[in-house]
Amino acid sequence: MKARILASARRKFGETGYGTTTTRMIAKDVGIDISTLYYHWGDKQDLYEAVIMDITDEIRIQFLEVERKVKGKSVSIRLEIAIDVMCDYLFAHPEVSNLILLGYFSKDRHGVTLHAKMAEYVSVIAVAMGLAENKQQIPVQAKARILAVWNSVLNFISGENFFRPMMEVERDRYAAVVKETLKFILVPAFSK
Amino acid sequence: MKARILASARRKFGETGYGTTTTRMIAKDVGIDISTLYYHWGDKQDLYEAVIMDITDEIRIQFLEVERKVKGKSVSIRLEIAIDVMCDYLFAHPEVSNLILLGYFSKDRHGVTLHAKMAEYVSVIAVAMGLAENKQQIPVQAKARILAVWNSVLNFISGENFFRPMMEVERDRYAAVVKETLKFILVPAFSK
DNA sequence: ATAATAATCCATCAAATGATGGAAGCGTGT
DNA sequence: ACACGCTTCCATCATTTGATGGATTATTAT
Repeated sequence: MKARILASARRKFGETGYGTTTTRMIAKDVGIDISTLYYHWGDKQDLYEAVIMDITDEIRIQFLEVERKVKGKSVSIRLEIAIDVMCDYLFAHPEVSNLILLGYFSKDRHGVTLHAKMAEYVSVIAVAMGLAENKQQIPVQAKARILAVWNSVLNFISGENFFRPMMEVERDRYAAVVKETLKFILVPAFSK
Repeated sequence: MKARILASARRKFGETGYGTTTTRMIAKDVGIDISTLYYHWGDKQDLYEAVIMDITDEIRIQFLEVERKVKGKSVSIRLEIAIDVMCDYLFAHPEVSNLILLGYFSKDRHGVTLHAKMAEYVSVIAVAMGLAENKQQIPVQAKARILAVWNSVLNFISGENFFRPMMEVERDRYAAVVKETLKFILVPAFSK
């Protein structure tokens, strides 16, 4: 039950963000009383942080997957693999993308876990992509470039309801165009 | 007074989004009673839509500015100009970037105005950037590429509180690095 | 100066929300 | 059968929120 609540919370927080999502929405989604939710997870903030930890760990696993797959490949191939893996993952879990983007706005401590971990991930990727030698000493430019890549993926996922009608395509086609576009934009920059 | 309320609403909605921002916050920010706010602007939804129309029009003006400046220039120069103008504008008005990104999530009719106008702008830009001949018939790839450019700018603005500590730089330096990074990523793709 | 109009504030309402206490149900070991 | 702990639900509370009616003040026109 605790896991079922977490899964629903993840979806709901991803749809409407922390402030707008109510504990009643989540409980209703699971099909239980709100007291049961509070019994398992303490207050709303605790539940939210559990959600953030959940997706943070998933993202870490995806990054490890990418790292494993790109070993020994050229930079352009590395990028293409990274784009494919991350797009597949995020299209299958759009709430992850939403939660990350929503985290950009929060000035309070919502999702502070994610912020800390992301900084670590960015450094690891910078080294894996050959933008820096030492994980302890990453140039700002390298960090900015990694973030630019990461960001450009996120918006296409979170903005699907916005962009897809604009492009007048079905979901599968949309996913394909997104991958193609990201490769078109990102590969030339890093493989000159 | 009506204008002062709109200005505060714009800032507050940009900080915390539609659902989390209360009419009391906005009224307090202006220094008036909430009844005065309701007297001038009707309900919360009306005020929000006025804010969206306000920024939508500002964005249109910025795009026109870009279009005017890029006339006759090469594609790489066009892109650099577009990046500079849009970054300067958005860094000066970060709430605009926030409101656009927040609009990506809303499944209800919040900011429907913006969605409609953005589709129009994207087509105009696609033609101005030489990605399409006819404004009525834009290939999906062209639309996707314009959106990718646009998106990559937005996140750096909205995510400043998140990214800047990660890069350990001051505000001016951050803005410079963002411009530099965007040019590094975007220019090669479009000027092959 | 006075009447009419516009603008502002105070008090208040109904609904929604985060949260809790206590009763009732359920399973397990003895 | 019974006691004990774990889980779930019902009822309820204080606070917040969007919104409004009515009194009060400021402004404008005649």
